[in-house]
Formats: sequence, structure tokens, C-alpha cells
Amino acid sequence: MAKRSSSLATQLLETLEERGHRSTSPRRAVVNAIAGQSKHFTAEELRGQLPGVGRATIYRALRLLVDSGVLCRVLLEEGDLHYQLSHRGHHHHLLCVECGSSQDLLGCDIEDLLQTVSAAHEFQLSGHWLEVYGKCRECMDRAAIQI
Amino acid sequence: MAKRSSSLATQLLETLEERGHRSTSPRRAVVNAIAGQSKHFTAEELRGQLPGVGRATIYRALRLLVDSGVLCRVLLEEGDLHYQLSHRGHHHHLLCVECGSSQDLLGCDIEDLLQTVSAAHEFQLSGHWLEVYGKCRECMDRAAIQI
DNA sequence: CTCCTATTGATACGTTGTCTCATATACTGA
DNA sequence: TCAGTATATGAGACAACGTATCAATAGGAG
Repeated sequence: MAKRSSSLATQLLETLEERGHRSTSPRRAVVNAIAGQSKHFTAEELRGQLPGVGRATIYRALRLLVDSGVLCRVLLEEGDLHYQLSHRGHHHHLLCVECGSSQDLLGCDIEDLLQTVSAAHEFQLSGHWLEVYGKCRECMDRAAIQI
Repeated sequence: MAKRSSSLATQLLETLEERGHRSTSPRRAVVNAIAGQSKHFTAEELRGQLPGVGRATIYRALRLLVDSGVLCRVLLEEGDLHYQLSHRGHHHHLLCVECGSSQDLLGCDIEDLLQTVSAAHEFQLSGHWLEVYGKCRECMDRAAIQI
């Protein structure tokens, strides 16, 4: 577990270095903290875990990682902006409103459907934002037991 | 035009009254301003048009209207939150990134598709947020002429 | 090792929205 | 019509979240 997150942190750091960003001590701290998150998190949560790192530095690191495509922004139902590690490329999230876990939504036909519908409205599609909220398997099971 | 927006304002006000909210002078001003918007707008834009109305009052009125279902929140590509008049019920928006106009996305099968995909992930769907960005017909035509 | 540039962090600032509370106002019922 | 009361208002404080500034620091190329 520690090993896994350490190598994940290394990967994140390498991504930044590939893009010409330096490997600094605060940046390593941020990246380590991110690698240790079990679910999506806010910038301020991260800040709470990194009392020695300046706020601006944390926000800057988050932005760099989002721009690099290894981190993505997640919009919760209440409107809060969270972050989570990202597979590269465009995808969507299934967000569990109970436990906060999330799954990536891959291999679906949403893009095609949107393309078709947009064309029907004489609209030239350029992008979209989709978040899906619900309950994950574990939380459904847990609810079933308690009833 | 003036007549149309006046009756729209009246409708909005009636919606609030049906829900037990009083018809006050600041509230009428807010509702009139909203009825006069040609496209989606931010709370602060609205505030700029209503110098006589307190900020809290404007935000409160916006919230009431959203809760009543006659106004909906729209998330722009840059992350800004705008408002626009809403058809009742759940729907999505086609937002033109050029001119800021928007069309409602109706009669599409997105809900069904999401249901299917969610089930495949053993996920119990409870809600979602979708915004679609692109260029509307007018802006495409305008671009074609200028080239 | 030195130099240059990227980075840092403290802090000020900006935006967007909510909360508080004293005051004002819309409705209700007599 | 008028008085009583609950609702609504607005000024301003507060809060959350993010960015800009700028002097000081530190990475890393040579």
C-alpha cells in the first residue's frame, strides 16, 4: 500500500518533470498527499493535510496536475469542486453520494448520442460536462442489510 | 416585447406566491429583471441591473426561483455559474460558447442510456448533471461568412 | 560551485455566496 | 380601515475558495 502510493507519487512527479516543472520539496509533499487519498478530495482538505505547505503552492500544484491530465475536477451534486486522480483522456464519473467513492465511466456511447442530438438541434458540439450521481454496489448492499 | 416580459414576470411572481412567498417590491424588481434577460446571466450581472436592491435579497430570490423550478443553474465551460429561465422538469442545455445563447435539450435518450450504463457498473442512478457546449447555427453561419 | 530561473509562501485581494439582526413591509382578521 | 404578526429586507460581517504580488529561496544546468 505504502509502496503503491509511493510509486504513484513518483509517476505524478515524473509527469510534472516531463512538462518542464521542477521537483521541489513542497511539490513532492503535495503529490504524496494526493497519492494517499482514497477518494476525491477538495483543495482545502489537502491543505489540512499539508500544514507546512503554502496555500498558493497547493493550488498551483493542483492546477499543474489538472493541466497535465493526471488529475481531474469532479463536480459534486451540491456544487462543491473536488479533485481525483484521472485516467488520461476524456471520461465521466459515477459518484456515490453515500460513501463518496467514484468509478470511471468508460466505453459508453454518450459522445455519439450527444453528437446525434446536437446535430438535430443544428448545433456544432465542442465539449460537454457530465457527472452521474447514485449509489455504489457496496452502499446498496449495506442499506439492504440494515432494513 | 415589454408586454411579453411583463407577463413572464407576472408568472414568476405567481409561482412564488403559490409557494407562500410574498409579493414585495424588491422581489418584483428582481423578477422583472430576470424576465428581461435575453440569455443566461450571473447573480452579479443581475445585481448590476438592480442597484436599489440589496445583494442578499437578490441571492435569496434566485434561490427561491431555483427551488420553485422556474429558474435553473447553468454551469459554463470555464466553471462559472449562470442562471436561466427553465422549463419545468429535468432537462439539459446546449450552450453556445460564442454568443452565450442556449437551447434546451429535450426528447433525448440520455436518461435511458445512463440508466443502462450505470446498471452495467452495478450502480443505482439517482441523478446527473450534463451541460453541452458548442456553436449554435447562427454563430456557425456567421463564421462561414467571415472566412 | 555559480548563476539563472522557477518556485515558494506570506499576504493582500477578488469573487461569490451566506448569516445576522434591527428595521420595514405585506398580508390577515377584526 | 387598522393593528398585529410573521415574513422580507438590507447593511454589513463573515466564510469559502481561488488568484496576484513580490521578496526570498532553492533546483539544476553548465
